[in-house]
Amino acid sequence: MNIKLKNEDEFRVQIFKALADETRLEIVRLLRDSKKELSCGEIGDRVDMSKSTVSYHFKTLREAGLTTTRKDARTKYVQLRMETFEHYLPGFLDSL
Amino acid sequence: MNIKLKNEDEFRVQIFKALADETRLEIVRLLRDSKKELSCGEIGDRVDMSKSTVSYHFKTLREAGLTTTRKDARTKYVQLRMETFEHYLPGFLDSL
DNA sequence: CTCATAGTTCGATAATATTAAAACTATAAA
DNA sequence: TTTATAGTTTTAATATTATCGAACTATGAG
Repeated sequence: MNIKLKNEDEFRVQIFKALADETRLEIVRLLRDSKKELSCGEIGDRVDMSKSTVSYHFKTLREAGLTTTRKDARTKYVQLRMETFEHYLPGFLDSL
Repeated sequence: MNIKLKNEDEFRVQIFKALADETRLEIVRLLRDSKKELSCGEIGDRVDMSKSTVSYHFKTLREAGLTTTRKDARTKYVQLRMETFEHYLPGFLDSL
């Protein structure tokens, strides 16, 4: 079945692709600036796009390891995954 | 004529797109590790692709502001543009 | 049970990115 | 002057990405 394990550069490529979009940069900035975790809806309200598109952006960030998600009843809360930023992009969040 | 000036995030997107490719990450690593500047040919030898494709990757990096180029006779020398890395991705080169 | 809310998935489409071959430009060497 | 070298541009094929609407899942409220 040829299980392919990713090398570090494949992770880097996925991370950079995830960050190579203005909407997703804005989402990252909102999360960085928020003291608490934010719901998908709260973020979606600040990003003028269809909810399916916003959901797609969340998935892209999550699959790149840049965010984590917690579900509480109907609401999903998103927050940044700091280990990933620190490991692959140290200093970036401060410069954003 | 509607001259559009880029905001910072547009630059960031262009930079992240430029880095979101394994071949270009490898080029950046070669340049970082080299004490001297490298010619396009020297880099091309280490990257198994057609010369037109390699040239396209150089252009992508250059247009994102990640490299500069100097021409000497027939040869073009490439080197990293450290200001860009320091401004938009401080700490990244060390982590690569 | 029915309805509303929060979010995801699917299918289609348009825009962008990657790749290579072929033709091209500029320069050096014979 | 002819030929070889270093690199770019053009063209075309293919693959990937961003977007939206519609249908879907899960949960809470009345």
